[in-house]
Amino acid sequence: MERYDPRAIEPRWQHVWATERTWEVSNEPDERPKAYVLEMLPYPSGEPHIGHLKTYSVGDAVAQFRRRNGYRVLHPMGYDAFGLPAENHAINTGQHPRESTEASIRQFQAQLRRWGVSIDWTREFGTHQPEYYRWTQWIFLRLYEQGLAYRKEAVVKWCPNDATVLANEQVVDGRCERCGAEVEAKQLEQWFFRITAYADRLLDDMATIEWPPHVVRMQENWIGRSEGAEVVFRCEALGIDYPVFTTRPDTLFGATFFVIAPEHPDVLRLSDSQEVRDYVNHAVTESVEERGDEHKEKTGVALGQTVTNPVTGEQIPMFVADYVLMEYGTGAVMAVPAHDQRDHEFAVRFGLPIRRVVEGDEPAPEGEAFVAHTEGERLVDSGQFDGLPAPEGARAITAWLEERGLGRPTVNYRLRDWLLSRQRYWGCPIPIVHCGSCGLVPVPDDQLPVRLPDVEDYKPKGMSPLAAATDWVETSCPDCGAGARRETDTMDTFVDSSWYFLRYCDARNDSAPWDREVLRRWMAVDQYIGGVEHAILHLLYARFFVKALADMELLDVQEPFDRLFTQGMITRDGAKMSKSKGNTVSPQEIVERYGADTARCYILFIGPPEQDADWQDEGVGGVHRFLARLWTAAAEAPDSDGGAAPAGEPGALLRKAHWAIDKVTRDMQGRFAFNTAIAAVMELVNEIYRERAAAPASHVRFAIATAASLIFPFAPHLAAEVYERMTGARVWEEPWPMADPALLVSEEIQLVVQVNGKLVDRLPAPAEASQEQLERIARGSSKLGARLDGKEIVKAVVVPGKLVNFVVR
RNA sequence: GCGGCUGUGGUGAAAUUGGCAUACACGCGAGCUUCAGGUGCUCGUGGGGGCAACCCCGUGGAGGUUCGAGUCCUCUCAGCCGCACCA
Repeated sequence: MERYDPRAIEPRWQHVWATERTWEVSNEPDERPKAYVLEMLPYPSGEPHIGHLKTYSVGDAVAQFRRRNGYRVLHPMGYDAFGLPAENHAINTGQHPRESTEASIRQFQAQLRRWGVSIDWTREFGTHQPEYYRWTQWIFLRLYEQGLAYRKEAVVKWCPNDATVLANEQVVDGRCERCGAEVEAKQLEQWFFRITAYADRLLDDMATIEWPPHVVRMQENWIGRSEGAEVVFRCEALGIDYPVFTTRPDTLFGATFFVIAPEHPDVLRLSDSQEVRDYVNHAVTESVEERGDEHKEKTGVALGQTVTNPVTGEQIPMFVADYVLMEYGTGAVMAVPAHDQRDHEFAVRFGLPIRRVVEGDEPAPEGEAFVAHTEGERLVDSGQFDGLPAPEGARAITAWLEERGLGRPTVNYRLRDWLLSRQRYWGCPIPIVHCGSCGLVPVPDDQLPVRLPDVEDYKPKGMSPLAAATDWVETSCPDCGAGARRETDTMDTFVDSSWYFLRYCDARNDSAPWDREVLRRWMAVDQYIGGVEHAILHLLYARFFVKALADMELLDVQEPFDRLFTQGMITRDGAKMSKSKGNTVSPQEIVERYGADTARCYILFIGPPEQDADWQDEGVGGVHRFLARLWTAAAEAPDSDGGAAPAGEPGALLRKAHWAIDKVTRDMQGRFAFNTAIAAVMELVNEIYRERAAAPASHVRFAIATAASLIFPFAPHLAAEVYERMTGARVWEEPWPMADPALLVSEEIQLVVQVNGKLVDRLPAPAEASQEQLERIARGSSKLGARLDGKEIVKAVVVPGKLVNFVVR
């Protein structure tokens, strides 16, 4: 007796798909609608892990379902190949990052093929290949021309362990996202992308895309738009105007002091006392984590200067304090202790006046800061503005200031410009030359790519290891020809991944990053799939790139990813899998033991794919058993009794098959309910086993073929095998099956009889019965009498086709 | 503190629009098959009570709306995630 043997079946079909290039699509348009299905590209390090298996199982199910529903599907693959782990590995072993990265890429290629993922391999690339990063550099230069890439000196986040600067997005709780080291603040000249110029559009255009609400919220929070006013406070003694940002211009009459950040360039001009110097030195060397602690007591030092409150004309004292951040607003704040918790704490500590200027219907608790807008708040002690409701007061005061040139309405963002330069080796070189006379000079397009040179020593020494590649660094200025030096910083790897989905569309173009017409045919990505950990970094950066490139008329979409699906993590024993915990599951091992079809089905069957799911070894066996049962049913199927179509009276088996078609189709359209879709096919297979002895051969064969057809997006190899045995046809060339509506409804229903909403009885009834008929049938229930217990039926609620509920008193 | 998500059997989880709570699977139990031993097939399996037919209880908790609530509303508890001295 033959047995289900994935080790024989899977390679056979993989071979067919590879030699026939089944999943390749051309860029020529045809009559079919397009669907661009994309999973986030993997970072190649070691072997693929279980999270990759989940991503590609989800993505492939979507891609295959779309194909069989008549779409021309673009489903490509590539590798996010630059990055720190490969470089750190090189520091430890001396192995060139290219070698370890490419070794890992080979593992990914082998596994993805072994999993039977339907990829168009003709479009594959790694972001570390000069043929790719040439265009990363090209895009950088376009952004530079637009003023969207610029260099400036700023206080930046520095990871002492990785010896490089980090983007704000890469600092988590004051620590380096990658290595966990405490981040330091450093004053350095660095490269930035002006993502802040797109803050409003990044915010507004989220209305045009279908993303999970929590990801939208995360981006909104990250961009952090707040509306308010800029108000100018003048320091008469020095003759300097200090603008501040406030969201509460209505509280301006309550501003009783003024605070600037320790990093503010004017601090020492305002006061160079030893006390101030000491305070500033301490504040700037303090770790980001320490300083950010909200429970920390407020500290600060008086500067001995005053500024003028523009509405009261009052001189209010100036302080330097570390609760004011240089990065936000103007690095200075007007302090309103009656209406801001932080200012309140500071005022109490330093004995400063607290003046309430907004009052609500309810009196504020004595001595407490009074922060939030509440119902019925009105301005008090605010001169001509007394009695105005707070929001109106804010507008009126802002208008008053604007007339006198002392302020204006303005908007502030939490979002900072994207710091993209890294003092590391394994990244895309920044195509800029530093010339003594011409300054920053872009490398001309026809000299791209600026190739990453080989170096001896990968160890970072506070500057990029590239600086040691003297032959490479020393060059001539493209403008004046004089001796010049290359930029030695490389780009953040998030730059590489901010446009890769565009390159897939036209991956072999060697005269441009893409052809605009070709891009128009494929973009935007219809379904993007990946982990929620990229909710702000990658997904925000990619949106910014697309908008900037669209503004340069290089492409025709405003958003890269129309629909986003974020999958949950696979955990084990309730914890994230990690080598140190020793709770990892290797997809290779599972595939080896049970086959790719089982591995893919199990990972989708375990639960809703958007949720975290806990891996249970026992569960895999159940899914394997199910696939083996389907295979065995096919092996033992009765010979065809002639016609391809099922003949004779439709019985339970045929009805079940059509029910399964309907159920699986609904579970996969719009939603990603793969777990219940697979359960439906399991039910069909169970029905096949119950009915196969009694049902006509054509019904049995149809049911088996249908089960294979429906399981195809999840278990393509087994599906191809079984479908071919049953029909002689190739399942992937078949359209998605359609349920026969006539077989979805039965003539008889189980009528539910309730008393006061509680189940009493189930009775057979004709599906088409009228309300009156149903009520009559229900009243005939033998179990009703006991429940009535002498009480009276006041009312009967009849839901046709479902139930009768008697209301009894 | 702000925002979001999740609470259903021993376990992972189902439940179109408010209409039979627990589909499917794991685990467990019973039977058949004696096949080799990670087997196959069938049946049972929310809790409590009863010899039984049957009865009572049951979706984190407390209220509410409704003929009827896992589902809607209010409050509340627990766990997880994101943001946070952002003016």
